[in-house]
Amino acid sequence: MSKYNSEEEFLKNYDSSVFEKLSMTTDIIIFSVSDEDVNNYRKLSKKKFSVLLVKRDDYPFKDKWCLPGGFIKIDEDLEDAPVRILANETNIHNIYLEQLYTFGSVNRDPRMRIVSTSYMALIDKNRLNDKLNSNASWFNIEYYEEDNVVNVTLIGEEIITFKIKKTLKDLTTDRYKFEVIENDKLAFDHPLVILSGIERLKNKIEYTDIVFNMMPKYFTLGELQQVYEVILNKKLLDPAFRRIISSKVIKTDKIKTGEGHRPSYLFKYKKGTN
Amino acid sequence: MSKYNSEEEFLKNYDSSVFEKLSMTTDIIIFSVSDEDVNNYRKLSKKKFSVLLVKRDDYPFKDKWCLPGGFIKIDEDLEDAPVRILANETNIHNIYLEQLYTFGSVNRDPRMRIVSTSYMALIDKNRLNDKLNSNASWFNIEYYEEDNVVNVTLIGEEIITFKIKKTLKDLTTDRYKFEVIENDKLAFDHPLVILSGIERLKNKIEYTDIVFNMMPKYFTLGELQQVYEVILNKKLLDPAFRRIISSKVIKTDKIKTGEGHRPSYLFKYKKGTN
DNA sequence: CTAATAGTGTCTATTAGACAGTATGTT
DNA sequence: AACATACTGTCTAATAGACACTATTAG
Repeated sequence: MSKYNSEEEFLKNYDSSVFEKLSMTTDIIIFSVSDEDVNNYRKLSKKKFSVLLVKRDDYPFKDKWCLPGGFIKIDEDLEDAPVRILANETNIHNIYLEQLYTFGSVNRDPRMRIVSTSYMALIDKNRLNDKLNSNASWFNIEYYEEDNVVNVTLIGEEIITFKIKKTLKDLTTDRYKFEVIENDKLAFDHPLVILSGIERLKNKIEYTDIVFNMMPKYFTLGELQQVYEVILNKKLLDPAFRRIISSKVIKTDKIKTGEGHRPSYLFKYKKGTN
Repeated sequence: MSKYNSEEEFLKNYDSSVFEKLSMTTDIIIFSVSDEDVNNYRKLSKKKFSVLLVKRDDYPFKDKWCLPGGFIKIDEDLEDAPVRILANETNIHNIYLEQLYTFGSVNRDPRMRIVSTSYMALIDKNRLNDKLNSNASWFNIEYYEEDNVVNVTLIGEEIITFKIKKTLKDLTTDRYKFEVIENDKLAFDHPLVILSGIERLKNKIEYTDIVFNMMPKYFTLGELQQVYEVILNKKLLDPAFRRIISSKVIKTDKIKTGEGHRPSYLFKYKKGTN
C-alpha cells in the first residue's frame, strides 16, 4: 500500500504542499463590567456589561471596529495565541479565557482564506489601571430580541448597532444559525463572534461561578446581583438571588458606606463551590 | 498610515504570504448506540454506547485507529467539511452535527503544523444498512474515572485502551486540562477528541433532547432509559426517568412483544419540546 | 422625615429522590 | 409458576417563585 517502510522514512519524504494551506487568526471577545454614574446621590451607579473593541487603522476594514486578535504563529500552540494577544492588549496576565467557536466561512476575510478561532475572556476592569492600548476602547452592551432577530447596541466612542437573525437549526438542542442582517461599523464576521460570546456567557452564568472572573475581590451582593441582571437581561428577585448565591460567597466584616442609603456588607468569592 | 487609498487598492496589492500558513483538518467523532445480545431469553439486549473508528492504512500512524476526518479544502466552508466526510463515510445525510473544539498544539501531527476542528455527530445505526466504508468499524465505549484519571476502553475489532489525566484549570467553571498518559492504538491526539466528545454528550443529554438523534423512530422507554444510563454511566430510577421523559415523547399504539416478559409500548419523539 | 437600598421570613407550588407496589407477557 | 421487565402511586425532601416585611444610612 504505502511506498514507504517506516514512519520515519515517510516523514522524511513528506511533501507538505500537497494540500493547500491557509492562515489562522484568533479573535478575543473580552467582557467586563463597568459602572455608570447616575445623577442622583441616593441611587447606586448602574452596572453595564461591556466589551473591548479596537479601531482598525489600516486595511482591510480601515476605520471600523473589531475584536482584538491576530495571526497564529506557525510555532505557537493555538491556545497560546490569545494569551499573548491579551497580555499585549491589556498588560495583565491570568485572565479567564475559554475557546468559543471556530469560524471558517470561505469569504469571511477579503484578503484570503482565513479561519479564526474565537476566545472569550473575562476580566475585572479594576485590574487594568488604564493600561489599555491606545486604539482600544470599551463599549457597553445592550441588546434585545424580537421575532428571532437580536438587536445589539454597543455604546462607547461611537454607537455601533447590528442585527442578527436567528434561524432554528436543530430542534433537539435548540441551536440556531446566525446571520448578520445589519452591520455598518464592525469588521469581518465579528458581530457573530460577539453574539456567540454573549450567549455563551449568558448560559454559563446560570450554572457556573464564571461571573466572579469579572468581579473585584470585594463586592456587595447588590452589585453582584446587578451584574447577573445586566448579563441575563432580566430582573431577579432579591431573596431568591441571595439564597442561591449565599453558598458561593463569604461575608466579610467590611462595609460599604456613603451611598445615601443603608450600607451593605462586602462579600468575596468562596472558591471551589462550583 | 496606510500606503493605500482604498480597500480595493489594498486588496489588489495584498501579499498573502506575509504570514506563514498551515493546514487544517477536521475530525469527526461519530457516536451511536448498539445492541449487545445477552444469552438469556428473558433478558433485554444491552445497549452500548459506541464510536466509529477508521483503521489507517498509510503513514503517519499506519495501522493505528483514528477518527474519520480529512483536510479542509481551500474553497470549502469549515462546517461543510464534516458534512462531506460524513456523507462519504456513512452514505447518509441529515446527521446531527455540532462543532466540538479546535485542537492546535504545534506538534499534534508529525507531518507538519496542522490545526484540527473536531465535530461530534450522532446517528441512529439503523439508518446505516451496513453501508459503512470498508476500513471503518464500530467500537463500544466503556469508561470510568478514578483519581482524576479517566480510563477509556473501546471494544471492537481490537481492544483499545487509553488513559487521560484531568487537571483542574479553572475553579469557577470546573474546566480541566486533558493530558494523555497512556495510548497505544489511537493516532494523533484523538484520545483527547474522544474524551471531549464523551463529556459534551454527557452534559447535553441532561438538559437537551440530543439523545433522540441516536434513537430509531420507535422505541420503548426501557430502551431509551438504557441509552441515558450507558451515556451517563449510572443507573436511573424508573419513576423519576419516566416523569422527566414523559413530556418529550408520544406514546403510540404499537407494542413490542416476544421478549420473555411483559411487552411495552413504543414511543416516539415529540418534536419541539426542548 | 424620606428615598433608596440592604437584608430576612414565610407561604406555596413545583420538582427530585426513594421505595414499594401492581401488571403482564414468555417459557 | 417463575422470571424479567413494564409501569404506577405516594411519601418526603429539597428547591424556586412570590410577596411582604424590617433595617439602616445620607441628606
